[in-house]
Amino acid sequence: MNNPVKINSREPVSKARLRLWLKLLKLTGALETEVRRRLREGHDTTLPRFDVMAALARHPDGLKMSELSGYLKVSNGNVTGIVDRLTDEGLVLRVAVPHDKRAQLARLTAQGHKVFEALAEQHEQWINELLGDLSRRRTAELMELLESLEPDKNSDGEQQ
Amino acid sequence: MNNPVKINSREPVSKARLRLWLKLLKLTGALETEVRRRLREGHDTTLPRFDVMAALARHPDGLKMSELSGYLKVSNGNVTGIVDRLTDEGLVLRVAVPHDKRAQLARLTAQGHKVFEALAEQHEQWINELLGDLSRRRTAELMELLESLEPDKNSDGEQQ
DNA sequence: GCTTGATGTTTTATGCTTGAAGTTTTAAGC
DNA sequence: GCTTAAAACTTCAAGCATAAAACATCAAGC
Repeated sequence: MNNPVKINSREPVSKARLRLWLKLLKLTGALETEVRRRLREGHDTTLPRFDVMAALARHPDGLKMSELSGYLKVSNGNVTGIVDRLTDEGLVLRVAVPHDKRAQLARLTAQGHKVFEALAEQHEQWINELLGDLSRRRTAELMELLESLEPDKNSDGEQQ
Repeated sequence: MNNPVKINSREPVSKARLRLWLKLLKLTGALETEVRRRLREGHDTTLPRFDVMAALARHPDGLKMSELSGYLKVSNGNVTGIVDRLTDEGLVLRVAVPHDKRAQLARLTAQGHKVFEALAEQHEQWINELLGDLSRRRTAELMELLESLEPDKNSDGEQQ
């Protein structure tokens, strides 16, 4: 089966790339909005909270606030606020670091772990449902195309 | 040239889709962050402002606030705030609608048009640069894959 | 003319996000 | 020991985003 992809050579490639970018934004935005809606309506939480919990779940001994903001690629002050709210809800705990009074570890509580496990399970199901039209082959093809234009290949960003 | 895409059949397809989703989020987010940075540092503006101006540029006679929020798929109250700020900057104007005292049209001012034209030109160049690794063929392939999983094909959302 | 429901917009409360400014603590150089 | 710079974190101001409530206007039906 060879590639029946339509190519309009009259159009400048820059226009094609722009259209692709807008499509990418639109699609990703729509899916993200739907995930946010389900988190809010079904679990009374948000995507940023989920992202923080996911990072902490991967590091049972806890993460320094700065490590957390590094992994999630958001500002320090941002993490402060989200961890504040998760702490109020009893899902996260701040722990002192032995020989450095400046730093603190954020760690999931037992309840936090339990809540996150359920959330992560749901999340995977949602994505599987929302991307359900993609066959295994097309998933792999898309993955390969996306990898080919990753800007910083050597970043050690962690997610979920 | 047939497809040398690696497929791991041992892995459940739901996991592959989840990895794809995370990759998609990461890539789109990184590009978007870069565009926001350039808008801020180079032109002292933001992506939401740009989006509103782009919609208005396509409709020289103006758009009702509710039409604007419909096109951009953001809430009504959100548009109110962004148009407020654009109005303060002299880029947008609110105009009364003849036979409906409830509604208002948002319209670009002459300066708004001028500013947007320059911005749009820059924007296309940025995208062309950031997606520069994609050949015409791969751009078309990616476009086709993304189109195949669009959730709502019959939406009349307009962009840029 | 009045009511009633729909429509168009703004306001409000809350949360996420950033960059910049501020505080405390640590570590290095002297 | 002191100074100074860096590091870790929080606070702040501003903007963006939502949902929900409030307000004004319109259009139909009576």
